Amino acid sequence: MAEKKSDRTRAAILAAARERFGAEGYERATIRAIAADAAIDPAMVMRYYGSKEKLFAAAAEFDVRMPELHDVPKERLGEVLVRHLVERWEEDDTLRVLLRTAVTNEAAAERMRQVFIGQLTPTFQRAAIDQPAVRAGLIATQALGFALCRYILELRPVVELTTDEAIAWLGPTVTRYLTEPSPSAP
Amino acid sequence: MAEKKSDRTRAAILAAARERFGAEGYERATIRAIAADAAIDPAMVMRYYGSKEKLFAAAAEFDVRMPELHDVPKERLGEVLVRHLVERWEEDDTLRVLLRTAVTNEAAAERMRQVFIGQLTPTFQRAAIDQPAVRAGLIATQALGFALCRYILELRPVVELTTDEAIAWLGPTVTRYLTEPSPSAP
DNA sequence: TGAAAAAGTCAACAGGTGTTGGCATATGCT
DNA sequence: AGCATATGCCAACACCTGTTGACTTTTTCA
Repeated sequence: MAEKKSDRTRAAILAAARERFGAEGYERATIRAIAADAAIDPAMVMRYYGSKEKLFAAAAEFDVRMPELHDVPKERLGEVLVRHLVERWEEDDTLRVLLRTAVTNEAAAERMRQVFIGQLTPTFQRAAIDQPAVRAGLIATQALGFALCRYILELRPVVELTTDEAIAWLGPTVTRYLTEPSPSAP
Repeated sequence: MAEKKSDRTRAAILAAARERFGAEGYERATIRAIAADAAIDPAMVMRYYGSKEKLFAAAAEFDVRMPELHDVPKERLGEVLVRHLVERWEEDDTLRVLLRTAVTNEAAAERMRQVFIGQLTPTFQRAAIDQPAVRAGLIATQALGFALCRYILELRPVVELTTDEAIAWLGPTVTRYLTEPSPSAP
């Protein structure tokens, strides 16, 4: 345990940063507020992370941890995917951080693209799904839209859906986006 | 023409405000920048609109102008609705303003709720569609998610869809959200 | 134990923000 | 033309932001 104390405050800063970025977005989340939450001096944030941008980069690291889809029967693809995404969304607030910041912050938007195009596309490709990029994009529209309405805008009817209801509604949509022949293809 | 000059600068301010709010979000869009775009003094913005908040309220006024759906055959509901929404989205940048700001600004979020729940629900009710609020919420997830990915995050595959392709993909989804019996109902 | 290094505190900076009041100019009416 | 009024500009305010450097305290380890 070479430098235990420092590790603990590093983690405290990161946790506070995620909380604030996720609740208020990039610009309204101030270093001073984050430092106050972590019960330390604002200068420490700079010492440990260099700048607000770098702190954000550290707080917004995310892996969607896509499951492999080879063995999933076609008609259950959507259900499996939606369940995975919703669970991922609820267990890791980093996605909420990204969603709240990506709208006004270019670095966050770029990371969002990495996750939803860069991580979904190869998984679909490996599952022998044609036009994987288009399908990743379509699924992103439904998945991000659901998260936006449920966690950020808090539209009443969307908030009140149970997880199972949400899966029952969105699953077939995602299945169709994965399996239906592209309308632009011959 | 009682006060023509003032009306023109009022309009110039509002146009510049919409531009900036839509491009940068609420906090990054500064009164100084808006004033510069409108080629006037920042103080004029205050004189005409009182405060940044009130200027925003004026710039974010929006009516989705829902068409009546009585006479639309069930299986074409989605196509009609998606086409209307996409067109509305492209002709009036106010929606982009709302989307960019609603994520960090409570007033904008409230207006978004008004539009997507408050304006869609009664239309569905008048068209004798059951559970109109839930269906409005579901359609909001798909519509807002599409706009988010296409206009804000600019996910490559989503940006590259033509309008017709987008309608072909999203139409059936929306139709299903409008016509399928609710999975929670008995 | 004692010195070197790490961890933390404090005050200040330079720049940007919304907002205000005083002053100049142009406009419109009689 | 002459004046009241609407319109516009300027400078300043109080505040908040990210960031920095000098300083003190604590920890580490030879």
